[in-house]
Amino acid sequence: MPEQRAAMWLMKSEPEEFSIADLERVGREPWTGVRNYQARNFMRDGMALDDPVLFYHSNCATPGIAGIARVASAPYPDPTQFDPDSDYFDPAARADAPRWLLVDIAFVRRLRRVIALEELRAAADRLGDLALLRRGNRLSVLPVSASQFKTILAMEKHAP
DNA sequence: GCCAACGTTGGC
DNA sequence: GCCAACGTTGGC
Repeated sequence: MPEQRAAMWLMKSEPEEFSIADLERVGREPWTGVRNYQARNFMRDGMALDDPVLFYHSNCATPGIAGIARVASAPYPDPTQFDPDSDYFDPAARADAPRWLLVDIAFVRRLRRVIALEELRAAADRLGDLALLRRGNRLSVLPVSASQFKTILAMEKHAP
């Protein structure tokens, strides 16, 4: 039996660093700077071209889902790990054995309104075990099931 | 391999 | 700015 692939994702970004508006402006962005192995593994092993992504704004006044993106490349080495001038430089990374892989993310659309974390918590019974809502979770790349994705997008149409 | 110390994330 | 939660580091 083939292994089940998550197929849909949530990716966090601090809007002061890179917001959904920034993604809309550039159209496509290499998702540099992920330095957590579990998050890397999701990008390296789990993602496929065109997988849908919920674009989440973190560490801001109203944390929540702000837009939709999609996976726009196969995984490849994060170039910032080799750049001594980058905040994400990793002296242990070797060109012939890159430690950090990333994918490109492409803009799809903004949501009509931000679906706040608070609202997602309130809908926890309908969402089931959403990785984002697990206690103490800090992962910046998370799997989302198809039914969770659908439930979240349906929330967009209603007032919070 | 254990685990204390430390650094980071991210909501509040 | 606070601090809980968690991942990583490094001495032993």
